[in-house]
Amino acid sequence: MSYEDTISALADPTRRVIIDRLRSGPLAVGAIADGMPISRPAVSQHLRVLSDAGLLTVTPSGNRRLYAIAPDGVDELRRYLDTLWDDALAAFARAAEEKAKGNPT
Amino acid sequence: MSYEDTISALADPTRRVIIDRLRSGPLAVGAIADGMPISRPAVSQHLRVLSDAGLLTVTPSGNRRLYAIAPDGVDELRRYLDTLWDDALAAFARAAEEKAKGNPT
DNA sequence: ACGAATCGTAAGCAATGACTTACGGTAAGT
DNA sequence: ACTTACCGTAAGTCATTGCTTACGATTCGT
Repeated sequence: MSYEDTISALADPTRRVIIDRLRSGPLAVGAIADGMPISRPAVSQHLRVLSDAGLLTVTPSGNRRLYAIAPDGVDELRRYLDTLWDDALAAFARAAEEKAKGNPT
Repeated sequence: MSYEDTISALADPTRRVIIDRLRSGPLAVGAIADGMPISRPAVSQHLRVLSDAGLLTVTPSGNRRLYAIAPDGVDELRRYLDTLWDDALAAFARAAEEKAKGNPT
């Protein structure tokens, strides 16, 4: 639910592939696992991690379960990176100023 | 150098603490490790990972080495999340439309 | 009602990674 | 010159985690 879980969930390459497959829309587990070099249960475990991190939503549809990307989960990590970005730029500008003051050509 | 390295570098909690300590400006290794529950060599190893991922820059200053956040590295991951965010929103809207069409109250 | 399909979970195993201690190398202080 | 301070690297250990196989539960088709 927090951005920490989100980023650690996205750290795994296989899970990023899963996310990529869901970019165009919701898919069932079988469709996600199809063509992947790992077993279907392994995909299920990854889907579990992604869901727990708030990156995916599940909607049971009869026999199958459709997974879809949850925009809210992505946004949480996005906001963290924005604050990091702002601080990094400010620190960078400050350091450049310090250097210009201490070493005026 | 790619966003994959960036995200896997940020996945570790200790490395995020290091990043947080550098938000206000560059620091030497000793200053970063000070007060941390792990040894200084462990911090050095984390700094190495963060540098390789393009998240930190190093500037040797006499006896010490100053580490600072590299805005470019943060931006790379930010852009990835932006595209993911866009696709997620589009897929979400499309799914909502499908549902409205298939199930008109 | 019965068999097939879809999916989650449990247990066990191998690989990755984070930490410690020990060491070497360079710069600063006296 | 010699000692001290600062830092990176190497080797080894232990926990984490991603994978497979096996199994059980629910739903669809006939």
